[in-house]
Amino acid sequence: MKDVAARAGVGLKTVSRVVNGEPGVTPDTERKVQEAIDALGFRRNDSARVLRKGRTSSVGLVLEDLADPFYGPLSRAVEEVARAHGALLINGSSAEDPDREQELVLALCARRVDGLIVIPAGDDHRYLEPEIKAGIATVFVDRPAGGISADVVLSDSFGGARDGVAHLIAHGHRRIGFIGDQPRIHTAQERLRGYRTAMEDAGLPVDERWISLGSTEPGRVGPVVEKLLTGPEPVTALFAGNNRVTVTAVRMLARRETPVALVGFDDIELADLLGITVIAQDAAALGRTAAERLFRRLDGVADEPARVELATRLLTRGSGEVPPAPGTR
Amino acid sequence: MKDVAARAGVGLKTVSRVVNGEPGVTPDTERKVQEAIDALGFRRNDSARVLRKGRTSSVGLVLEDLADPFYGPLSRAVEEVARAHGALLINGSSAEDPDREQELVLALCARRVDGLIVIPAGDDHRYLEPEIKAGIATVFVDRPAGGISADVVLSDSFGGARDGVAHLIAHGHRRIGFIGDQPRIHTAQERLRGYRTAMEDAGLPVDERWISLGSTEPGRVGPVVEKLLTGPEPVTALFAGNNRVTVTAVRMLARRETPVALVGFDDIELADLLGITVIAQDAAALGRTAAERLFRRLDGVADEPARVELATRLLTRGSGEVPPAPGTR
DNA sequence: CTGAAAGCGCTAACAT
DNA sequence: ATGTTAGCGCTTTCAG
Repeated sequence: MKDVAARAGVGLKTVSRVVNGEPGVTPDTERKVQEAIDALGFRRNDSARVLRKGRTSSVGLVLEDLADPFYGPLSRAVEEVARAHGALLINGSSAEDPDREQELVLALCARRVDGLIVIPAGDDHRYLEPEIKAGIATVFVDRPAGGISADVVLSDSFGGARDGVAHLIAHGHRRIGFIGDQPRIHTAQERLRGYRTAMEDAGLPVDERWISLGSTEPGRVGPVVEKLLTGPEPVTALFAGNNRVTVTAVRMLARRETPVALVGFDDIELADLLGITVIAQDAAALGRTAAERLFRRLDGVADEPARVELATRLLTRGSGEVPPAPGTR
Repeated sequence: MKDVAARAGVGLKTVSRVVNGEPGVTPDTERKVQEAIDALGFRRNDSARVLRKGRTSSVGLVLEDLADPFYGPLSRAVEEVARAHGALLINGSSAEDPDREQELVLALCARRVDGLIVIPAGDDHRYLEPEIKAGIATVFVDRPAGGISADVVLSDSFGGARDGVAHLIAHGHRRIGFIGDQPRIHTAQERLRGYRTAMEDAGLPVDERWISLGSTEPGRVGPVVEKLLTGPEPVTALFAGNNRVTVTAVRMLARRETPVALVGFDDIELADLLGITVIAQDAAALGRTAAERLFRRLDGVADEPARVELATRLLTRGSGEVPPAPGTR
């Protein structure tokens, strides 16, 4: 910038004015400066600007895995809101590892992102307290924060799962399996609670062997499905706790001759063609809502941290409307 | 940092040394400094560090749409490589708009990202020349750069499409439709070239009405599929130029009674269950390869810009092995 | 082993 | 309308 000023024969501040489109420069001077800028290929260094202004115009998004089809749309929705506010988005994947989540979050704080959207992997976020106090607005999505009070935007996991299981019950099922994510994950707990509530509301007993929480790897889920469907009293329907579980369940069920009903949490591309009934949550809406809350905070709105819960939708496509196979009831 | 130094009763530089784990500090002094850091909740401000060091330890990735299942894994792969090199990843979606691509790229350059990975939306990247000259390493992925010489990592679109179409021909098809992306997109051109080559190699004539390039919106692709399959001489097979086209084609074909063969470019989740034959490209490998090239450059390797082409794989699952319906041949 | 001074490139505040 | 000065928070350099 100094070079530009020298070349244009003007003061430093005048260049700054031109670069930032500030008023108070004669068209003639502006032209001279512009020429110097072009000749030198000058481009403002935002690092210096950030240091001076104290704002980076960037927000961080820490999620579990950007390769998961659930998070792509979420991230994109956040990006769109950020863009509307002139901010860039720094993404990071925690790989469901609490330590990595913390490492990422703190790295983003060191960069002084203006705000942070976090899909928690861990359940203790007290490490964020000083950062939030220092002015980094933070919104949690998909799962609540642990140990601190902060904005959080969730899908109604409990209600969605309850409705999905009630749907299976309405189609005549009494023995329903539940396969969910790691028990430490909040949504897994909530969905299981929805399952139990639906069963209880219908006056049905729950055999604990029908319930399995853990990794969503096909290597774990596959054998679980197998086990639930064999033995003297197999389940006649399955509730899959998330998209990855659903995919594995569909693969397993496709190989069997006896039809087994299935409802999955999360929608999946092409699920309509495969006739998979799901509880759909709107990942983009989740991201958009969280981002809007974040920027409201950045704009200085300082009300109490709120908990927003987005409704889910039951999409009936066939797999959830299969009645129990004759003789298994 | 000044505050920490004051509180610990040491010099500024000593604090800096402790924060950065540099040698030359007595354990005792280090402890004092550490205490002050904890007490004050100090966190190094990377903005200032960046300004001084001239390196941001961040790379930018400009792609088309993070919500597209093809780009999620690509972005994640880039992130992993970046992480291994201690860098953060700033993502941006161009929405297939050349102006927005440029805007994003320049914004990232102003932030002084160390490097840039770009999936081009436009076909003229001369605007990047001064930036590259100024030291911002750049690698193009998925499509080549226009007007400048730079590293580029591609999938073998031509070969993949040629093999896919040859596969349909091998199963007896002579009238094959091709539905692709916008003609200005390089991969669309290459895949069409593959189609033409396969037809020519088999000595088959190509009716230009079998070919349709344009938006991949279902609203455009749907009617095109419909049109190709009606009339006196309908095509008996379709080659879909990318994942979105394939999805729409599958939806359309599911409604028909006469079987139509289909091979799609790009793999799709659950395509195995639906029996969709595809030419699969490895999005993660694309991202990883590009990122590795980028960091090699950042490490100072300065060889000639190279063009890397990754092989595709034909995954036969049923839809591509359907023979022409009797009487249509 | 430790610290003081200079300066990265920009902008805010205050002259002129 | 334009220029000057100070300083954002850190690292580099060089001196103790």
